[in-house]
Amino acid sequence: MRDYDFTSIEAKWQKRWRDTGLFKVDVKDPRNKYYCLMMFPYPSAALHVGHGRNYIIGDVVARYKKMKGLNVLTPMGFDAFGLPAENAAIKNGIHPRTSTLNNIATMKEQLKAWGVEYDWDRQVTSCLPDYYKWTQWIFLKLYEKGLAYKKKAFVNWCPSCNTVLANEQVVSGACERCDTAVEQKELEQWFFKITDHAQRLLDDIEKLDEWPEKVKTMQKNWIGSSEGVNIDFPVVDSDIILTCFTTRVDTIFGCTYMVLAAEHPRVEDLVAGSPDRDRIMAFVSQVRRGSRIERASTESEKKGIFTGRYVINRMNGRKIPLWIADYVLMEYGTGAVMAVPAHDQRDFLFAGKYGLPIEVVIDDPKEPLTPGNMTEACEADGVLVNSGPFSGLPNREAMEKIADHMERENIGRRAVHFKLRDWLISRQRYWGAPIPMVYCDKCGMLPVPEKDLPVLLPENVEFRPTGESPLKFAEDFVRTKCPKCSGPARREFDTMDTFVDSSWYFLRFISPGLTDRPFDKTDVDNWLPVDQYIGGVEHAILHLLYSRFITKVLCDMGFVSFDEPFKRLFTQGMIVKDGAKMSKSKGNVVSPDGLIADYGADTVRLYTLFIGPPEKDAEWSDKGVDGAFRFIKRLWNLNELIENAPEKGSDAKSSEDLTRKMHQTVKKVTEDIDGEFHFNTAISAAMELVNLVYSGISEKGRGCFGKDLLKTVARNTVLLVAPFVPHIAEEMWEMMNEKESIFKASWPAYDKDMLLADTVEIPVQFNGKLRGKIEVKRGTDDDGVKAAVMSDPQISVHLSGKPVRKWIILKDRLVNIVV
RNA sequence: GCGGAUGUGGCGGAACUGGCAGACGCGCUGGACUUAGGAUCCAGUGGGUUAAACCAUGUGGGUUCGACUCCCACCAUCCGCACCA
Repeated sequence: MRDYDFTSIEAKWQKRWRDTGLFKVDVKDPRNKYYCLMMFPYPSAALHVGHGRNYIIGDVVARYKKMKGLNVLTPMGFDAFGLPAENAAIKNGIHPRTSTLNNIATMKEQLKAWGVEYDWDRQVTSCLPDYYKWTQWIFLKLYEKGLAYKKKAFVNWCPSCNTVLANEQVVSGACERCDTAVEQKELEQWFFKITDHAQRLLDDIEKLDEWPEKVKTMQKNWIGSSEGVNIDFPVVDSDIILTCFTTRVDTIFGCTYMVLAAEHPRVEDLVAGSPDRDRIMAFVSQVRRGSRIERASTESEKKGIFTGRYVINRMNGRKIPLWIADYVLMEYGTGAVMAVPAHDQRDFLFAGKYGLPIEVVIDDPKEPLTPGNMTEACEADGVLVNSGPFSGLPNREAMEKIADHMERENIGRRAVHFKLRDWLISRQRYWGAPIPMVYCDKCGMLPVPEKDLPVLLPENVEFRPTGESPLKFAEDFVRTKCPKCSGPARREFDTMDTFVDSSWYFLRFISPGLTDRPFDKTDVDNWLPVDQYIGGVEHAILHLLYSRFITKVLCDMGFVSFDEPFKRLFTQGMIVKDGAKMSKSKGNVVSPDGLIADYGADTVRLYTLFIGPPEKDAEWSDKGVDGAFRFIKRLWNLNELIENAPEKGSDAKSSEDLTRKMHQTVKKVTEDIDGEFHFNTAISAAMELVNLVYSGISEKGRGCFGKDLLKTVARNTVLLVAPFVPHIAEEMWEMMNEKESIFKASWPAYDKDMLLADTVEIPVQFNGKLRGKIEVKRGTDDDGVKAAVMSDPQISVHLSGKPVRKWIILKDRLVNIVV
């Protein structure tokens, strides 16, 4: 028997899969459709084994579903716009397009070497005009619906990346990419009105019953809805009415002052003419300049300034001072807060610092509070006091009554506020899809007509480390004609956030070649939602939320008929090395190239899957790869084993055991894949089966198995491991005289009646402690079991002299004797 | 601070609805075959003991005939959010 020459065997099958189009589908025939999708990657230099996990998992699922008879669509593409390529261009002068396309070529080779198979005819590359034309089209559709708008706002600015960032891209006040502290800058920017869909994005999470709870919770928290009341406070000696949002309207009678955010639009009007105006505005601009990190820090002491103004609390007619403070955020609620120091910790600290009054309005009748003795705010429930007609009510009940009263008297209105902000999509960078808008001196701002798409990115631009987008200086690009009056006009030179590109790519895979539409509605409706989406949990909020939003918009506009894009989501864990995420800078990257050369792709795949449950992080061990390689060799040598096997087995019982184990293994592997993708235990089950086959070969122990039985077992084993180790499986399948690919064969079935043996070994416990085992016929009744225990000398010694209090007998499973 | 997850041998990890803790693999120990092995095969491998007893699933309690699994309290680590009114 020849050695297992993985290099040539793997090359042979990879070529054959490509030549025969293993995963080619006809989208016009959606019967038994199964859309299996892995998140498409950003084309960075080279993949490491950590990346591989994602693609290998997806490949296993695709191959398994194919063997289950489904019509599997599994495409791949590249999220090819983005900052790194542009930054590299500034450094080394290579055009982002060139480096990106090179990286894509390298990655495709790596994926193929792993034996990860896709329908490459459907490849989408988001940086190419045939794709971004339709990204721009989506922008126009949102603009048409009033869901894309431009406004001047304080935005997150990363001084290192020289661009704005979406809220979702700011992590603890720093840029998610480079960790630089994010600044606030007032700029005119393009937004998508995702907040219009906040409630729906939140409510529909309930529909996603095949998504991980963790991801759903993260999205819920990010959208962050809270219910409360918007209350109007008229400013004394002014026409201005300030509205504040509160979730604790029950504490309204304890409101002793009001606070505005420094960014509040009425600040300037309110302090105009005040003798302290300059001092106040100096404070305001100081707060506005502060970085988000400093401002968000809970540790830092709250700072504020009195405006000299007062507002009226219309519930009791009281005049209360109006302050400006750094702890109030413009981006949440209304940017104005009613302060109740007795019942809100932040207000309590602020009041203490600036000597503002504290008034208790919710009390525990058993332990009344005295404002002077309080060391912290009391945020607990209780009964209202000092609250006019509402005194004496439990506070939860009072909330409703007061809200009703306010709505009747037009003092306030019930309201829901979200943490979710509109999605800031403009980027001051070159390597992205240009925003298809034109500014004409005469006609104003206009969208580029659909027929003029794509707005092409100019190729000949200079990449200079000036911190400004090269597009801005590309005269030929910026200068254009007004689509309405044909007069001189200039183009928008900001590009779109790359998350816009990736928020619809799963639709394009269905109709990758269409030139007159982004996708075909019928086909997309037939194939979507994606049956299985696989990717990293780092996209729990960004990409997965944006994609849900865009899908809902397209659904509302009638372009698609479904409003959630991903039916089932699987988020795999990271592979770490030496306790840290693999990264070039840490120097702990494990490249698949050398491993595949030394052991073959099947071994690398097998180890990657065997390392642990795929949803959890796992530590990579080069040694572990040896174990996988050993299994591959043992699997291969089954060929030789069969050749040398006798025609007839020599021990009927061993043969029965092996047959039973085979059926059990089919059941186990099938259930592990169908369930939570527990490939690690599926593989260990296959190993156990192979181990049992080998145990029949050794001189001692069991007798030898007959040729026919071994053939049956080997055949099933090869089928079971085919999704994990496809190359060796194909080769062995072919050696079994099969003409078609193993992935066209059906997944093996097991026989329920073959799973259980006639006799069972039952553990015998005394007071819950294991003392021995008995072997009885399956189904033996309690008396029979008792008799077996009594007659076993090893076990019955434990009975001597002790009265038995109770027998606990679980049929075929366990005996416990209480003495 | 809030929310979520996870704690099992030297290591990665198994364990059904509460029922033989440590499957499978790595590593390690001994042996066989070898000129040689980082190849292959065989045996062993949680601690403890000549052998038992006994001790072991983060810690401390509880429920139960019986707890990795259920309940209560705590500790540690990781992740997400974080002045959200």
